[in-house]
Amino acid sequence: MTDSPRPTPDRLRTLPSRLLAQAAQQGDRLVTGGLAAVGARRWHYAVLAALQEYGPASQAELSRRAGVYRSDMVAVLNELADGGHVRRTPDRDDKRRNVITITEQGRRRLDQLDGLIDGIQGELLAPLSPAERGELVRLLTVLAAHYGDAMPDRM
Amino acid sequence: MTDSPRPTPDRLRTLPSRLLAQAAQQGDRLVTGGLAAVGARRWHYAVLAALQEYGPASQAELSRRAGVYRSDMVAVLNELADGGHVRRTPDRDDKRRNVITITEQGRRRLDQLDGLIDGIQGELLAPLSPAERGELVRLLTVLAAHYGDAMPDRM
DNA sequence: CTGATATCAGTTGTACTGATATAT
DNA sequence: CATATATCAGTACAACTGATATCA
Repeated sequence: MTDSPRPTPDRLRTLPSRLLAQAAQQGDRLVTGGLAAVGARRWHYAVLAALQEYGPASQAELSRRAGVYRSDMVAVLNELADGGHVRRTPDRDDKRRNVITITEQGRRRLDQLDGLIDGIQGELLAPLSPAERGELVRLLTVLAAHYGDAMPDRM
Repeated sequence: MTDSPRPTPDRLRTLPSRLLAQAAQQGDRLVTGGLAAVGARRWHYAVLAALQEYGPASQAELSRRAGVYRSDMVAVLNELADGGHVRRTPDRDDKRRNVITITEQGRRRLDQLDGLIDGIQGELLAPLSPAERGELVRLLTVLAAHYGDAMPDRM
């Protein structure tokens, strides 16, 4: 009686955490590759999009919006500033802060990246019908909302 | 007319590749943490499961089954062999190969990890109904099958 | 010869930690 | 004092590359 019924023979191929990892990895490959082709990286897009959608912000605030660590944000903003996509100006009201603003050039860059990223999502989800894509996004959104509480602080 | 209609305001929060990355990361966290608590790592589980499901194999064959690089497989098997979960024996018919066999102790280990991993999947998918979990797995499986062709060689 | 195998050494990228100076 | 900010230095780990010796 020490034998319990054998688990599904196909553990590995049906394991949700593994399937998620596989799909996410493929997404990363496509996105990273596509962005690299135009000299951008993932966080560049995330930061530009966060800036455009919610307006100027301090670096710490941006970290929270985009999900980047404060420590890593520095390098990302250096690169974006070097490219002229973003401006760093000291905050007069709180002298600890820099206020990050997207530039006109940054907006054009974001438009370019938007198109690129959108095409890549289509490639990533190619075998799914529009309804299935919607359902997948819905399910993943439910999960994301649930993790929200348990996620790290991006300290 | 250079202005195209602004894309969804909520790009970042609805971007499939990002949602996948988030969910996969949470899965990794849970799985890695759970396995670490009993002194195991992700590849240990994958390799033991692959061995039990498809029988003994060479290291290269195992790499393909489990999705580990040949170069990284060496260390994984060293650890599994040190723990007595796996046996490495030279193949008489093809002297390049080692034949990897799961031991009785390895089977017990796999049983333990199976229970652990199963519990973690439940935690990972907690907010989804059984039907939704099934649908998510189905969609991800379609994606995985589609990537199959384009995936790296695990050289 | 080509090709596969096991192994080792090493790079890259990203998540993540820790500390510091400065300001609130 | 405790807390938040920007910055820098550095760790841990996984994915990935390249080379080598051995053998089919």
